[in-house]
Amino acid sequence: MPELPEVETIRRDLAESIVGSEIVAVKILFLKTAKNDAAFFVKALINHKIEDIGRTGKLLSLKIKQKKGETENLYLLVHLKMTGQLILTSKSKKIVGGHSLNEHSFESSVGGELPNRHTRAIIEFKNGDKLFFNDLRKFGYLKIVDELEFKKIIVAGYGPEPLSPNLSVKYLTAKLKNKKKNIKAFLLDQKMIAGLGNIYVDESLFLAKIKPMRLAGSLKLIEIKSLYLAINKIIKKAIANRGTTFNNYVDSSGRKGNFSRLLSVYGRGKLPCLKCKKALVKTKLAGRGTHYCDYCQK
DNA sequence: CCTTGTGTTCTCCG
DNA sequence: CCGGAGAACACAAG
Repeated sequence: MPELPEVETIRRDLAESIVGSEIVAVKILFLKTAKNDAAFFVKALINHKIEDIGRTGKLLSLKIKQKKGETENLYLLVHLKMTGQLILTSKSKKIVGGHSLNEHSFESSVGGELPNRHTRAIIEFKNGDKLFFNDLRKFGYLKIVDELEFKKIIVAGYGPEPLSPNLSVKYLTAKLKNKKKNIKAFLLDQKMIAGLGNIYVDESLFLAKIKPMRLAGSLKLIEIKSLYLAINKIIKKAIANRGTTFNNYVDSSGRKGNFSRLLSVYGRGKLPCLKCKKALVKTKLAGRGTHYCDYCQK
């Protein structure tokens, strides 16, 4: 499940590899993956270079360099949702980003069999590099938008980035005030904070010592401060560790993300809490599997 | 049955 | 009855 740190890792890897590269071929293998008219989609990309790669929350935005005579900035948006991958292959080495569901699909991806049965689109570059968009569950998408629509999507759908100054104790205090939903649902809401998903929400709440079912509006200032610091610390550390390999994420050198071994509660079921040694609790909240310590979190 | 990110739809409440 | 908030569902496949 790629969340902010995983998507950021992919962004950084791709930025080093394909910015400045020219697209020479575009293949859509599953029509619904590309949200535009197929002919427009291909035409907008082909014979164009990638100028820059951005990220908002879990959404990647590849800026398409204008050609002479073109007046409109276009962006290729990529959302991986739960099982999307972006895998770049080149003749000399394989550069991989994204999540595989299991060892088997990882092997089939990296072992040289691309495209595979989950490949939904392929973008080929002049230098021979190929970018594969794989997505087992077909939730992810590629979409080309102009500057206006891009801005609309960002403004309407995304709150501040966790590591930006726009996310502050002051901002959180204002947004949490009188909120009647639980803090877990609040943190999962991309309009409140961009980029947190199930893993980092559970981890942040554990570090902040706050129970996930607490009503958002019930947090005291000292708890809001603690939550703010926890989110900051967790996201920074996860990016530094190139994300969480819960399944089989690997980076451009073929290494796995290192944050999985640093998880405190996510995926640890009823194992002993790392702090108090009592059994962790796994339940369902906001429609999601939820992990916490009933003793350490208040 | 379980897994989850997000867009859409439904329901509730003041 | 309206608006908004929040919950629930839809999507998809292994």
